[in-house]
Amino acid sequence: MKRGAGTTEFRDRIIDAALVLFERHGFHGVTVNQIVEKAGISKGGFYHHFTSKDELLFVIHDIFITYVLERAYHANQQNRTPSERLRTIIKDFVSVFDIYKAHLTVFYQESNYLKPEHEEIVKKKRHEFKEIIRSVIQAGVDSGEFRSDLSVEITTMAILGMVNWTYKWYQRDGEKTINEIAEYYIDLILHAVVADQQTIL
Amino acid sequence: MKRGAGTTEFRDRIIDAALVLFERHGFHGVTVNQIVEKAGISKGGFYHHFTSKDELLFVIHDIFITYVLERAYHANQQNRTPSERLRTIIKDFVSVFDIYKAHLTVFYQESNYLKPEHEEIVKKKRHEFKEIIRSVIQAGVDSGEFRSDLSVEITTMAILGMVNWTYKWYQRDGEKTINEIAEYYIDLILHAVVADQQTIL
DNA sequence: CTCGACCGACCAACCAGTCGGTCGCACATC
DNA sequence: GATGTGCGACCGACTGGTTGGTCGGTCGAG
Repeated sequence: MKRGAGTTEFRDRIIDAALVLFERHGFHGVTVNQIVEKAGISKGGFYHHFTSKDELLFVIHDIFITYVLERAYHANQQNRTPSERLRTIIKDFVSVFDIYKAHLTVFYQESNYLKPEHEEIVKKKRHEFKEIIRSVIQAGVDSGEFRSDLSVEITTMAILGMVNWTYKWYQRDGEKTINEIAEYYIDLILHAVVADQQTIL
Repeated sequence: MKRGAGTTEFRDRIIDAALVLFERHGFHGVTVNQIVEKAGISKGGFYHHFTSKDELLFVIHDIFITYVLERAYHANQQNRTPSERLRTIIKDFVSVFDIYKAHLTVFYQESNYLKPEHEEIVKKKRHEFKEIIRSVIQAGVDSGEFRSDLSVEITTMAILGMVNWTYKWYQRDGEKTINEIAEYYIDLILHAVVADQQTIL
């Protein structure tokens, strides 16, 4: 118990320290020594748990995208109509911003510094996530629930952009809570996407 | 004539080379020597025209944001109704993606590596740009043309996010032209934002 | 006695920036 | 119009500081 817990704790200390620093200064703006100091450990300890600084970056990416993908996958299965599914997925994803703000920032800001072998893994999962949203839009168009003149591809990217961009300005102690923001997004998106008749009130 | 033109050409060669490299590898993934080599000049020449690598980063940022701000300012003056103004501003901004793709990528990807004194200048102009969009949304809500239950702040950020995110996936030789994408965005946004009655056809 | 978790002084590579210098053009002087 | 002179554009070998990563070693649990 102690050994296992101790080891995990150690790794987590490194990741937590790195997240705070990467979020503020970027991957290249932070040295291994700074991470190590902030985490209260030694350089040797760092390289005992990670083969390189690059691997640490990958681990941060992977934790985040794996978590998000998992949630989107489940959210997508819990509802029937495309509108409901879209609503749940977005609500769910946006709520991640509160806990994973730092992961997210690093994910969108530093992913082009991933080593090729790491990049590939991340890209794959990222693509899967996008496909989930895409399939919901497609389903909505097919069923006639969404406007028939939508470009599924562009609509997908528009939604993703709108939501993802939140990391650039959202602050936990800001005026709006993350749930309020999520509701606004859902409202905007459904207004934009649902076929004309009378849209949802 | 020759002297002036020659000098400008030299600086532009550096900027062009840097843009291509920064876009692909990021600011810290590119050395001054690589820039210099790609531009076909010497290191001395580089430092004759720029005081530092950081200044080059700033110049790239400033060229872009100054241009965009100028265009948005004019677009905002050419139309009467908020819908028309919003349409023109977005159309205009999105069209910038074709020519300024690299600037834009560097702008959104590397801006947190700007030195404080540079960052401040860029931030100011960036804020001005945002304010233009914000004021249009506000005007639309005030005039009753847009839905009264909109959060002006969140709507502004949602639009910005949707549009800005384009730099992550747009390719000049892709399926959709930048004008088609712009039209789709405008359509989605107006559907989301214009007060219910019968929205535009 | 063994082994794995962890340590920290050390190193080699790299990189932004420097500096002494060259070259040619514009202009002044006779 | 030949000669001298100042200057700005540009060059490239070199350097000082930094940084990711190493390696021989300590220590405590089993």
